[in-house]
Amino acid sequence: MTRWEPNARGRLELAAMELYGERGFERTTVAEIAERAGLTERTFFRHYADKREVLFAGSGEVPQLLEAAIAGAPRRATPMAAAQRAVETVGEAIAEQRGRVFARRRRDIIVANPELQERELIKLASWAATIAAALRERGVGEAAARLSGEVAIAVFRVAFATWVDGPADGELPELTRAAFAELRSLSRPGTGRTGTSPAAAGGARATRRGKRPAAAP
Amino acid sequence: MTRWEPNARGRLELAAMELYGERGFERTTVAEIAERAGLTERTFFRHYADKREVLFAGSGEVPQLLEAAIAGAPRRATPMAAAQRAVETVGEAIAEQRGRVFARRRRDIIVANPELQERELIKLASWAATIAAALRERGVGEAAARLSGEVAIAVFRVAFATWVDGPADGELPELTRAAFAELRSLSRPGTGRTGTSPAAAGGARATRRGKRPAAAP
DNA sequence: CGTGCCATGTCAGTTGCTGTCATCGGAGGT
DNA sequence: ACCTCCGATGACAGCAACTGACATGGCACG
Repeated sequence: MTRWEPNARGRLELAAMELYGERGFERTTVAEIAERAGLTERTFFRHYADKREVLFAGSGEVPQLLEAAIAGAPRRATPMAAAQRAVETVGEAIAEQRGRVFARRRRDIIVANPELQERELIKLASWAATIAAALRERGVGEAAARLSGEVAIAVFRVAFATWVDGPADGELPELTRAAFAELRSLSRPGTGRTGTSPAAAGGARATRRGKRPAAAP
Repeated sequence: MTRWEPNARGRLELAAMELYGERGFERTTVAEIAERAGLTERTFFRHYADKREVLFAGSGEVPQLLEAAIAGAPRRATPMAAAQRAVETVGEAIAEQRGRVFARRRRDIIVANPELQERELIKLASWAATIAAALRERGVGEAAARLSGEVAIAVFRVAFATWVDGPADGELPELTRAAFAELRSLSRPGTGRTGTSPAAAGGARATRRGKRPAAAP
């Protein structure tokens, strides 16, 4: 027989997600998580750098996805188009890997706590930096690369929020495309004046099924 | 005579900024800050909610600035144009209030520490949310408002980074305008293909004086 | 069959942050 | 002149997140 129950990390994740959902993030202590997992506090910190990491350990391979997508974009694509492609790919992976209901549970925990929102933001900022670096690698200028990365992530955030609150799985890439289309319409003079309500251009179905609260992480 | 030296808050800020600069943020304890300021640890936390707040207490009135700028934008302006106006206004205020050298010192402290970067990001995210809310107030649709807010802040970040590393004061609003112009060129088909280096459109001087490191906050 | 590895346990310590109560100069009223 | 309340600070105790150092014992590998 083994000395310890297997899958310590998994038990810690399960216990943490449960407790975060039950009592909220702040009001669960690491000692409680460890106890529910049948481990010690010290062991928790051997698997997760801090209390928040449990919610973010899953997205470790995203940077590689972004890099690969940008490296594989057609040579004639604009920087922004390449960045768009990259975040669409990530969206697809997220939607497949964990699914929308998991994303929603996770989102609910995160929006309830500023510390977690900070962690989420720094993750997204690092994705933006990854995109910018990959674009620079292709010869795109500094400012254009950074802008494309930052803006692509900004658009993705909006699309992701819409998706999480939506009713059906598997449409995150489409929502992302729609959000990019809407962004283009926002910069195009002659559309989307302040004061008119739906700024979504025809063809982009960004406003499908009515607006949702779309809590901003 | 008064019971205590006056301006406790100011002394705390001075002591904290000095120590953060000298030893770095993590390696200065609140006890040290309080001691240098001639106060107790407990008093520090009466003035600043946490150790990081010292670096962020100055930007409290920015949301009002953003709201006012958007409320005062011409009725015919696009949402993105209104958002651009707002962040330009903020840039002007920041440049005037503290100046570029202070901004650089502050930036150096922040880029050296992830906790502080998180705090910076959540501040910027709240600005984006403020812009979005102000636009919604004017009848702009949910998605368009969020997109404009997020993207305007993303562009502002890039412009700010360029400004902080640049050589002269007072040009932040111009750099912001240039960054917006470049963003437009990035979405315009036919320019800024991947593989060509300077994507800045003619007239927008976004690439003035050669690229800088532009460390991302 | 021996030996070293590695995941976990144990324990002690630092630090950020909070609650609570005491203290005392100053402002305002009488 | 005296009283009284207020507000800023001090003093102290405590919690919880994290860290470093060392011990332990199955298990893989030679």
